[in-house]
Amino acid sequence: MDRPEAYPITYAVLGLLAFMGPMTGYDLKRFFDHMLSPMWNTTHSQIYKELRRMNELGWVSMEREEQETRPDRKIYAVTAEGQAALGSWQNQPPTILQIRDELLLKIMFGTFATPEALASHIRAAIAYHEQRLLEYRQNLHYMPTRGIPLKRGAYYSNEALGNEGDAYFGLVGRFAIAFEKTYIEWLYETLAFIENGQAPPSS
Amino acid sequence: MDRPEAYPITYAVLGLLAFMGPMTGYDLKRFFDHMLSPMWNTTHSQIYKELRRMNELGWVSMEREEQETRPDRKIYAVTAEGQAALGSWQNQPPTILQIRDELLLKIMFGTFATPEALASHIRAAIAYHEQRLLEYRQNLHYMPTRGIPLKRGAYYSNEALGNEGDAYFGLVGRFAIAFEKTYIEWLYETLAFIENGQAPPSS
DNA sequence: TATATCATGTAATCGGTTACATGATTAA
DNA sequence: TTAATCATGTAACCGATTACATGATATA
Repeated sequence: MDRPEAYPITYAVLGLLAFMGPMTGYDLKRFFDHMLSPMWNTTHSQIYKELRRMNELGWVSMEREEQETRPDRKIYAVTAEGQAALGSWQNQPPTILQIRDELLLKIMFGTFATPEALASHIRAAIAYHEQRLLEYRQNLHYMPTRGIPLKRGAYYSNEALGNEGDAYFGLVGRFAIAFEKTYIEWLYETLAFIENGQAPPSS
Repeated sequence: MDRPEAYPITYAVLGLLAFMGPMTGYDLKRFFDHMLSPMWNTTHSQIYKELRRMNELGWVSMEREEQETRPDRKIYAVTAEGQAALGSWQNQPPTILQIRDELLLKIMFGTFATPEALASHIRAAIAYHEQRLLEYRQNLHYMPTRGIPLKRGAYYSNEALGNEGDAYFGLVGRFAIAFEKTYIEWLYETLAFIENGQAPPSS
């Protein structure tokens, strides 16, 4: 039993590179922050590691662009082997989702907390997720378009080529919105229960 | 900056031990599988690791129960220090949730997949999550009761002491159900889109 | 003056998973 | 006869996170 040569994060980087076109690790990190961060966040260290790994596997090629005052830009591009690997990954069944939410854990063992502490955590979570929901709703109107290269400072735009974005990104965006709505609704219910002892309605 | 001496998984084990009363690592694993698995799943190796760590920290005590044909049962109990650590953890703000779902990733980069492969993954996910939803709905009627010791073979029951279970477990159970419903609904929508090219209604 | 941007990496650590290891009893 | 249950662990690996490291330019 050999260990797999790549993992979800590998394919996330590969997929983004294939989707948006050649770019540097630094650019990839920006895309992750603005497009994938809620679904599959990562750090620049990991991106550089994955790029090196994929370069060794022959899944991406690298072209060095020399700069004087800054480190050289290393522009990565997906090779034919990389495209094949991406397609092969798409045929494998995904591993199942594991939610690991520390807030849920704290509420589960709420017997060992003060109601004030719990309420405070929940209020912070509401503020955070309301913000997230807002961002996702705005993002729906600015879907990335395939193969449009990055302009400096711009993350993605829908100003080019038919203006339609990508249907799959839209689907995932819809999931993100639906999830945040459900989560927020539950947070409010839970807060009401903790503050007023109000029993939630039976589902 | 010292690293923290414990992590969510540590407190999950500690909380369960405090909630249900003294038991072995083996018992804890059973509880995880039946009560926490969707929220914070783990393996027996990790539970044994956490128990040893907490024992060194003085958060749990251990009593050995000798057996002849099997390894001795090591029964762990939460100490006063452990209770204090649990309370202190409850006062710290939780880290924010990170969803990492490989299926979402595959759909996001669905341009590089065949519709057949995507549809197949989604159908499998629907089957899985429908099953989960069913289990959560059944579990709502069999909430664990604090401090009731385990009978062999039985995971938990609500047959004792007022029959009311624990309100916090009920809240988390409600979240699990709400999440599964939202996820399943989105899966059906996404499947319809992929199979028929049918556009999802705007939210 | 201080922070953010651009642009690359390395080092260290730890949680989480998988595989390895043992061995008797009981139920299908 | 085969699998599940009971009951404990160790070993190895890797993804993910945090911290360390450099250094110029442009903006607030």
